[in-house]
Amino acid sequence: MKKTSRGRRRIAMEAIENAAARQVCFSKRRAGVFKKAAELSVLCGAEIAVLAFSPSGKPFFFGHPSVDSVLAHFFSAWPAPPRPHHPLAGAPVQALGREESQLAELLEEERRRK
Amino acid sequence: MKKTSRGRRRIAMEAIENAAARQVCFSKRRAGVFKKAAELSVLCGAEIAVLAFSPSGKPFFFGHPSVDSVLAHFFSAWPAPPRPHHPLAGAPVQALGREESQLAELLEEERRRK
DNA sequence: AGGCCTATGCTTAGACC
DNA sequence: TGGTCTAAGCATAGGCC
Repeated sequence: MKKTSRGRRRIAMEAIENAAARQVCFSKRRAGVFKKAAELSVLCGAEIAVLAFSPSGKPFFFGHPSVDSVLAHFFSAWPAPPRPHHPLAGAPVQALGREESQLAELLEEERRRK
Repeated sequence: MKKTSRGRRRIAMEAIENAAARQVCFSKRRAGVFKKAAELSVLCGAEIAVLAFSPSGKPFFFGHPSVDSVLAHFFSAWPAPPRPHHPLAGAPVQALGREESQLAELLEEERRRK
């Protein structure tokens, strides 16, 4: 049978010009980064959050125990002036742009899972 | 000469009990995750932020173009009620706990580098 | 955008400094 | 906590679905 792949090839660590290739690379590597972050949290019980925007502007995130809690920990440093515990809490989805409402939905899903 | 290492061994994907080993694992893997995140931003020009707390509570972070900008993008979804552009901006370091002041210093350093 | 597959480059457990 | 070194486990470029 025909050899269909030459296997992994080394690529230069510079911006990928081709938009399609860049998007594919983002998808694969984003998955890799998120997996590594998840493993880190499991193995070491560490709090970690990853927020990323794809080249096309689509938001992705990961958080352990949750994005919310990590950001809260991050912000807890500041003596809270009167503001919601978390800027995302209770925000009206209809007030957001398309990209943002997706994010809000995803965050909602994450909350429900807990 | 004596063989001093048996090389990499597979480990179970579960919490590491030994505190010392857990800390070492965190250090190595944190570096790995941050490197991957950096590569992702370079290759795909993607915005990405990683916030992590070591088992000992020490904060680490990475952001491209900066932690600030990614969080700003993340929060830009919310029609800003009267609050600072970024919760971290201008916070008095002396008001923070030890861990938090370290974080503030590091964020300051990051700002200066730009 | 995410899956599958292969060949191969990269990451990292373990031991020591 | 962060380097160094070795050997072996794992991630991923490229091609196709």
